[in-house]
Amino acid sequence: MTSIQPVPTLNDVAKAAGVSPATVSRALNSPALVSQTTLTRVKAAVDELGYTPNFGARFMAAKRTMTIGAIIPTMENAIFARGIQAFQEQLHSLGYTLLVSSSSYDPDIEEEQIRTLASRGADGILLIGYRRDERTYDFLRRRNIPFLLAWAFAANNSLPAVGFDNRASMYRLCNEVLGLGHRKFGIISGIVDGNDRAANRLKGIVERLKIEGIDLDNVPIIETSYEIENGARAFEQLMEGDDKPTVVMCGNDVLAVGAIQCATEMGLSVPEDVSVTGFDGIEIANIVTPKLATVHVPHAEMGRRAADELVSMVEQSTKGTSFELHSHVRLEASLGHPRNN
Amino acid sequence: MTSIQPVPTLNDVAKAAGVSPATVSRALNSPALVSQTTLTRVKAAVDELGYTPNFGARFMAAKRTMTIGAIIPTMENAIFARGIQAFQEQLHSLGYTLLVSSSSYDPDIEEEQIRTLASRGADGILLIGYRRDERTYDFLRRRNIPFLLAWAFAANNSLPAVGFDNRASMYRLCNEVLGLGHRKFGIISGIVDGNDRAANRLKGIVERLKIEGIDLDNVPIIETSYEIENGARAFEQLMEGDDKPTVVMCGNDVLAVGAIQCATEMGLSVPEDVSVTGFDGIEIANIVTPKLATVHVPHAEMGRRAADELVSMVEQSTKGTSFELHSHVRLEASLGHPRNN
DNA sequence: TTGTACGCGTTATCAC
DNA sequence: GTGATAACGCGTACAA
Repeated sequence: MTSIQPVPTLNDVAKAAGVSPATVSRALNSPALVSQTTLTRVKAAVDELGYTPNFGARFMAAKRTMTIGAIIPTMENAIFARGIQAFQEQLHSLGYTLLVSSSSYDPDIEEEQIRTLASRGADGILLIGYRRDERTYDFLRRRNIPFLLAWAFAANNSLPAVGFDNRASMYRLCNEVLGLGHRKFGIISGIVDGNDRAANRLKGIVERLKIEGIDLDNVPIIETSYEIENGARAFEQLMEGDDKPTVVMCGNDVLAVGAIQCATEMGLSVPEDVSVTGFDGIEIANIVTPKLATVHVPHAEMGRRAADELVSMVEQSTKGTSFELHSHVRLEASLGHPRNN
Repeated sequence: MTSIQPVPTLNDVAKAAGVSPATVSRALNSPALVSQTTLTRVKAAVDELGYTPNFGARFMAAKRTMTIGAIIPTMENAIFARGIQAFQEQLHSLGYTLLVSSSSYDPDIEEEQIRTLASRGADGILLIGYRRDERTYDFLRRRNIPFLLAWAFAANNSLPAVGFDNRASMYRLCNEVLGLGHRKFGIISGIVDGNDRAANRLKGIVERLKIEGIDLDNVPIIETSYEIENGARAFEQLMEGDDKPTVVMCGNDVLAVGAIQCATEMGLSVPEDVSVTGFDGIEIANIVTPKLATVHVPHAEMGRRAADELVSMVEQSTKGTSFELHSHVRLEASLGHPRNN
């Protein structure tokens, strides 16, 4: 029969198995140090009682939690979904548990969540992008909590990161756009403030346009947060004036899909009347009609590598090695030649 | 200057503030019981040292964690994203932290994760759907951990749930399809085993067709997991035979989008050659061309209500009240009359 | 309003 | 191979 006690402890298991608590602990954590017979008896008692180790107590005694934390800007759209899923699966296979939370792109919330994860004894933390208050990094260093950045990579920055070069990627895409003959640009960027990925993507375009000698004062740039509806509204605004762009480059796929939808509603055809480009290579890029020309990012690989690297930082106490993944410009039907008019 | 000690404790704060540890604890947890002057001194010391309460210790002493756990089948596609995001935001505003993990639709992994959450002292747990081993429910009850089910609602089941009636919703959609004159059906269902939502959606169609007197032996049903690519392959298979369906009803939007894409590739036009329907009302339903006829589910509201209900179960120690949300059939261009041939 | 002292469940360091 | 025992950091009676 089951005992009356609702939550069995190590002690209860010990009594049931007729051994000392220490032995139970060993049987669970280093089975090699325990004889076969006691091992089976302990296991039986554990099952019998439905024992689960108390995490808080374990944390206090052992200082390790086998937990990795991750803070992403949002769970709602798909930008981070695939990467985080891969991250979590890889962690799982390494014996770690993932705690995810989302900051809604708010630095203050992010910092609060970092503290929460620290309190909970996260052995390591994954963060998105570089830009955040130095104080936040200081906190992590003081606490000796290994952290790894993802979704970005900057060769000139020494913080450990697994990601891709947002600026260079967008630069390459812009190259293709120019190659098709476009000279009248419209840009829909994500909010740049506090978001180095968005900032660098924008920079990639701007730099390339400068080199081309295009007057940036005549290039309308709208900043808005990553929602389909916002992409649509921004697109509408861009197409209002007299001197309409022949191509609208967007900071990510979500904005671009909004732009394409708006174009359709306005009776404009893509790419005949106007070309649209995105960034990320998430699923909707393939679903929208026409298919979206975008920069494809190896999300799953990034998640897996991040897991491997972060765990090795935790286990070997190493400083962490940065790793650059390569993005890939994907030309699709949403990008065509400008109409000669 | 900062102290040498890497991780400050309550004791350190107490010393810095010149008070006892108990007073610091009170200042943090029930400020009302502490004088203004000491309160400010304690706060100053906390900031100075960058103190964060040790979660494990707090858990052991207080038995509460202000943490809610949620286990969802997958993070990768958008089915759960919006609901969970709303759930988490609502929890946050109630002062709780959310721990999410995904089970990859595997009951064993789910059970393991429930135990993990229990170990970590989750005050309450959110699970998706009804169907799981009774042993799992026993475990939760023995541990006195309040749990709430979501994404499903069955009037005849006493487990607390916040969701919608998957069977009835699909039944209503099927009604509309029949009303347009369709009599040749193809069905692409999610994996039914261990997934009551998928099973009930299928049941909704089957029941309605039976009433209509349609011979179910002639209705091809393909079961496959929720991925776009799988929807496409299943669709291809359905359209292979001589006696092609005039409508393909899918177990969710992801499968349906795959079906539509496949139709396009096969040179079939939707809905002229074949109609397609989905379920969930996630974003891609609006992005695909033609727009997907589907059952729209109030995900955000479900998430918010689930948070409210679960927290009240935790705080008032109530049994939990079930709540049915209403889904809404949305007719869109992917569903039309069957071609008379 | 504040301080003292105990216990929460586990791991790790010793002995045996 | 196994058993005592001392931490770990916090909340909370209880006392002052």
